[in-house]
Amino acid sequence: MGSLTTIQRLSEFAGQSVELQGWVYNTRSSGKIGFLMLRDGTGIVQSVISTDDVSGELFGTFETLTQESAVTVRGEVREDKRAPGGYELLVNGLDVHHVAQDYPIAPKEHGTAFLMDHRHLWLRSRRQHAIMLVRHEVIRACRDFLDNNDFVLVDTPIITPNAVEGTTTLFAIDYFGRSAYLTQSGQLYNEANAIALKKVYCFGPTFRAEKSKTRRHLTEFWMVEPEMAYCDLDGNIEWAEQLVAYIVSRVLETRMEQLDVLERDVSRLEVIGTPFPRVSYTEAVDMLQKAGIDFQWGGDFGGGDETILSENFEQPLIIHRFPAAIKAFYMKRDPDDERLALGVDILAPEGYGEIVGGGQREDDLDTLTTLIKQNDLPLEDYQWYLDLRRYGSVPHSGFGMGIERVVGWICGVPHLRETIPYPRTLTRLEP
RNA sequence: UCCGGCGUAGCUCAAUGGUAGAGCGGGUGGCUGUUAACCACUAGGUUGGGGGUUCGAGUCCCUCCGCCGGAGCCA
Repeated sequence: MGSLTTIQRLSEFAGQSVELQGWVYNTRSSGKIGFLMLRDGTGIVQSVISTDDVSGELFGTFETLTQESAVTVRGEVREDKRAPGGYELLVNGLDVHHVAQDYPIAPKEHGTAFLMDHRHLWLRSRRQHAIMLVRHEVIRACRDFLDNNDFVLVDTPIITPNAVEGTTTLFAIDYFGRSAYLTQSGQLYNEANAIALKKVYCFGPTFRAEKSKTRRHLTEFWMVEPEMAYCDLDGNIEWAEQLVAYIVSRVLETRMEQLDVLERDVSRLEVIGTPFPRVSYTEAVDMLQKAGIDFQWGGDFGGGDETILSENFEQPLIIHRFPAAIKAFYMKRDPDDERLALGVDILAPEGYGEIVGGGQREDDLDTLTTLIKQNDLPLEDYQWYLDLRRYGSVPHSGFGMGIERVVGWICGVPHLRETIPYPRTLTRLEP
């Protein structure tokens, strides 16, 4: 009998007998010759069943197969131009483990609502399979980049006692009779961890109870958040752009096949490299006004504004030094202009929006105490956070990068819900 | 929360206010190289719910529900 292998390794077995374990993606038949598109989770291969080569009994078995039935197939691997992918399997053995009844997703176009209701099955499709592989590579690239640069993974809690920036966008939970929230960022803990371990990152799910109903929003999404002690805004920006560039190069290196399935224009990714263009918030406002947009200094950019700004560049666009009033209280003021905060956003090209947000943190005890009071936040809840400014305070910076937005940009998919296995949105909790 | 769009067979969609249809999927049969194969036959409907106008409503009006994506907010 042939070696047990997977479809992704099939080209190594040309001319040899192999055994594949998988599911029926589709079948076609001309009466005396049958084509079984076999899916095994690693790829899809055309398997040919000809009555010239196999018994009538085996052909009869083939004819009972339905979409997504579970089968083990044995046969000889052959290079053939007529086969999608260039290789096919000449079948001489077929075991049926389970015959699927009325698989809901037909080989045709479906609406997104229907597909999302069947997300647990939709993931088997070629396109979703490709997106999940790119997502895996993006996550692996994040970890490799940070690990190889001496960052330490230090997990931050998902259940938190207090609101970082108010409670309106937080999911409240009952914690044995006390109120608690699902985290919207690991950042405050990250700051403590950075003072303890120099360069750290956390990587986990994040929750936002925003009533956003757009293609760019999920209520549960994954974020990687590096934080560095002894690091200013410029150092922070360099880490962020290097991380983004590394992720793109890794996906291009390892997932060309999947980008091809997604029909992604990879030339838009191949040009990505550091340094990324940098503009200040004030310069960005000028750019918008010159483009004829009625935008006043001091406002925050909307989705449309971001698209207009990023369309001027083929690289991700770094925007830095925002009005302090529109940024979080913990952001350090610009010593050269007190109206500004040392924050940074990175906008992905092609209108995919903000993929990175971060900045240098306020490290002065008195200033931070004042800011907490000015924002009407409960000072007592922030005592541990203020301790970081009492004991060995140093300049430190960090940023968060949204995994789904990066995956969406790299894959070229218009909607974030396809970039996470089981999306949670304002109206979707199942499956 | 506001604005706009949509809701017809399992799915994707048709149907001037006048007999509710097609393709895919399912079933049956045919076909020896198919590429979401093809051909023939076949089963499958409370047109999202309720109310109204009309001789007559899938179609027009009101209302409720659900979904979609845009604003706000954000990664």
